[in-house]
Amino acid sequence: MNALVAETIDRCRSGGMRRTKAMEQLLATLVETDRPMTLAELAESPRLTDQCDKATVFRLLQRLTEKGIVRRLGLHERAAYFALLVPGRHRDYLICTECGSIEAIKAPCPVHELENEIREKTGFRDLYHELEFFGTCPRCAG
Amino acid sequence: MNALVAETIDRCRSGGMRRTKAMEQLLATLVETDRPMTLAELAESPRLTDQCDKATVFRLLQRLTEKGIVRRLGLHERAAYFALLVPGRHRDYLICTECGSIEAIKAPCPVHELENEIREKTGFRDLYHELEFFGTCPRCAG
DNA sequence: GTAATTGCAAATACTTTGCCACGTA
DNA sequence: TACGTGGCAAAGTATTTGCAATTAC
Repeated sequence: MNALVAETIDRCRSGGMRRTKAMEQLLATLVETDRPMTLAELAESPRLTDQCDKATVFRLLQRLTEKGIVRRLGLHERAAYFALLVPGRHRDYLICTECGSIEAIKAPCPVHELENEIREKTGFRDLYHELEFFGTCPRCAG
Repeated sequence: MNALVAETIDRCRSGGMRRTKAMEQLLATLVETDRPMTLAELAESPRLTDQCDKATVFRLLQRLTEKGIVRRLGLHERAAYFALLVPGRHRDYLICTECGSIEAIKAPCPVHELENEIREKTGFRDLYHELEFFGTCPRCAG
């Protein structure tokens, strides 16, 4: 099994969650796909379809979100997106407003300083940020 | 009438939209409130409730979004948020994950350089970004 | 007068919950 | 065994559309 999947399962177990087939398949899917996915996408993905109900995937994502294993993102679509959180890794995204494609941005995130500044000035706790770039990808621009 | 509201109405007119009571009240509400609002919030706000149907507000927001007068934001809540776009002005937001409060951040946005870099490297067109900070506000942290 | 806009009601889409059966620890 | 998890079905919330009536220009 993929090392990241195994590590993530460990984090879940440490959080008091039981190791289930649905959990394994869902995390494996998120790791393999390597981009935020919707509940519907996950529930219909090869590893999960026929494997468990959409409600199960929903509640699993809910628990994973509570434990800080995944994060729920609002990316303009009507459906919510869920992304795996990997300790020490931060990701920003580039999204095509035409075809909806989503890719992670390689460049280092330029927001950490401002984030620290905000934390100090406002007294907010557990601060994190979400940064997305939207536009029309070359393919859709034609 | 507020100058920004008047200017914005002009922009709408230039875009081919008709000047209606609903438009005036909606824009005035967005300007006064000065933060992103949901469809439900807008439809139930003092200036719009009893003034027009929620479907009307929905379609109005839809047209304003097409014309680039407002922008639809995905901010984690189930409902979409709509923010007035003012030419030459850019806003990032600070959001409390407990109480849902939303405020604009004063500090200059540190993302423009990266945005230019992405535009050049990826060939994306009409690029813009959305940056939000999430955390627990001092009041909710107790 | 003509085309954009609106209201109302109905249809969608996505999310969330209840309840009991099941599987993991 | 005990409690977290799962399946199925139903309910809830937000969004979107059809169509006839109205209004801005």
